[in-house]
Amino acid sequence: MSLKKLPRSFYLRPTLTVARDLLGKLLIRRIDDEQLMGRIVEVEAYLGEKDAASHAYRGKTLRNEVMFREGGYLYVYFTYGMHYCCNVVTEEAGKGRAVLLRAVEPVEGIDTMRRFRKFRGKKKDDRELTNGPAKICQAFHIAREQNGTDLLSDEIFLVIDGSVIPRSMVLSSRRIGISEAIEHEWRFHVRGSPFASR
DNA sequence: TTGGTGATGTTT
DNA sequence: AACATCACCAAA
Repeated sequence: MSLKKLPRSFYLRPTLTVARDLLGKLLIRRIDDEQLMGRIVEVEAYLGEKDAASHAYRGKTLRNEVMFREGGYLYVYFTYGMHYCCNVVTEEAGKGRAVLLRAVEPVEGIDTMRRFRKFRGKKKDDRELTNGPAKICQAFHIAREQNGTDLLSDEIFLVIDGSVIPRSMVLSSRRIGISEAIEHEWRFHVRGSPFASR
């Protein structure tokens, strides 16, 4: 099956649409001569100034600057003193909207992912490799230096491989770790995927 | 399998 | 003081 890099126009669409369409796409990370690949199974949309749970809610800052670029850039942030999470920026510049990658199914480079995740010698299932936003970043070696990476580059990018997730397989639910008062059903995941978080 | 807690540092 | 989290352990 041929792999086609997602074009800029994919990202320049309404954020909730992009979020749903990201399910089933492949995340590819190239480091030196190695390629890591995972299929996206869970995401969350963050709608900028309309969304009290979004980093962009109070406008542009040093931290969230990348969110205000045009779609197709990677926004990486540091949280809880030790973790990184990564987002795909959406829509046109100035909107501050993005989609958080929450879980992928490991496809290629699994040995390397286990090494990055420090699974060496531990009897852990591959499902625990990338079933959380900070786990993805650890497994794919995504950190501060990758903040602002253009997803049309060859370092980190997304591809479609022909397999499409039917609408009936996409479930929506409340986002994780967001207080009830400001929450919407903007988490999307592939029904029944054993690689989603819980 | 579930729930509680400590780790750890940036942002507001 | 809160935080878009994770790993570990104890309890059931």
